[in-house]
Amino acid sequence: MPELPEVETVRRALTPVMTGATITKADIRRPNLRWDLAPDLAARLEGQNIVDVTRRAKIIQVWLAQDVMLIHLGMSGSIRISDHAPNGRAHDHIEWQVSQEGVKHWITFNDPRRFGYVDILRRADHDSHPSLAALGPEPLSDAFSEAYLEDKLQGKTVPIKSFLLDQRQIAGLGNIYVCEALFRAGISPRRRADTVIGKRARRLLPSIRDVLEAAIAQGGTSLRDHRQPDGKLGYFVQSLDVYGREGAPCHRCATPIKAIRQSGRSSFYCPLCQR
DNA sequence: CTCCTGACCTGAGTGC
DNA sequence: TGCACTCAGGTCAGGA
Repeated sequence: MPELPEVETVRRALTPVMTGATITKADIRRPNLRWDLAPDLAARLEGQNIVDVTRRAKIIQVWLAQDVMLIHLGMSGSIRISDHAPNGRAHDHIEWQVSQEGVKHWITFNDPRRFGYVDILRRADHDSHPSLAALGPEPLSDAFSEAYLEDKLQGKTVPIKSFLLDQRQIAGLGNIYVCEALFRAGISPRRRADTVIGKRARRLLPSIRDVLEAAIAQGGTSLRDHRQPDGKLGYFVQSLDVYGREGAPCHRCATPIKAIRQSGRSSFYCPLCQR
């Protein structure tokens, strides 16, 4: 579910509530999500002060004095912030209680499909964590440059769609925003990555940045599960050009949007605008 | 190495 | 209503 813009939306909502607060309680309601949870997760969290809340790719990082907690929302994960003890809903797997200057908040991790995970590790081990070590650059950072992209595209025979989904190349894109970025860049998802050169390559990078920034500004895209932590929808769904629009007219040329399957995932594109 | 498929899970939607 | 089937914002192990 949540790609970079949705996760960033969650991070921005968590920051004022968590940063500087103390975790007064961590209620772990099942032993595993995607993987087994650390058996000492609650013990390592309770009583700790939260120093910072950051994001890397689709992962939220909650920094404590000695440890860092990683939260990945998988396909169907979401986080709610409440100013009173919430009524438990189905699939509320973890609930944190935080307190700051006497003000309490309850933060709930809900994930029906349990493809998400929560992990805790020593800060010193952060960079070598399996889900972080191999990640490519953040698309909104300077590390993601034309030179970088050109270099990585070289020799890649996979479709550009698969290349952009590969978190080792660029971190944080998922199915929606890859489709949308390729539409904005006028590149067919079927095109071999190593043939994205020249004009196409130069359009790709700003297309990725623009679509991510626009989506963050709208609170992400709510299709099924995604909600902002205050329960509001993400409104970027109204700005989608191709994702989920099979048969509907292209916003640029009115040709019906086409849907195909590539390595098990749906791709949506305009067969006329995207070559 | 690179690339592709299937598996992990639940719930919503569709068609009979 | 019920049932069978398909599909879904992600990733990872295993095999070609």
